[in-house]
Amino acid sequence: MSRFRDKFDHRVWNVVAAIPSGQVMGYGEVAKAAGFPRYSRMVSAALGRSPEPLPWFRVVRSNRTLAFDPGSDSYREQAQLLKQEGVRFDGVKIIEAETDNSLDRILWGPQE
DNA sequence: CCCTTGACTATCT
DNA sequence: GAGATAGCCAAGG
Repeated sequence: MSRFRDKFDHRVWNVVAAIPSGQVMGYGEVAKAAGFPRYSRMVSAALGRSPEPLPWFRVVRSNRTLAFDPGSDSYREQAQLLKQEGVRFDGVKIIEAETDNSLDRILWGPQE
């Protein structure tokens, strides 16, 4: 058995389970919070191994886009679940805090 | 042991 | 801003 994977998995699950609704975390952020900096690529594997349902959809890329191929079922599922929690999108980009003060885009939608 | 594979990232062009 | 490139690192063949 893999001690490493067991510990890693559990820590990742704890972190992800603690992400508040309506918020998101990057793979790298989760890894770091779990105590494993540089293990961003392992996070996705850990999510897939979770025996319990996790808010996996709250984990996104560092650039705040979804990790799945746009157009895939998984992508649509994740986007839908997030929107359901009030997360807003600027195209494929997640708007979390109105970091970009483009109120225009929020009112008028993407690009126009 | 070598090679490939990722729900990844940071850094160039 | 889109690509390419190079790190990253456990797992599985």
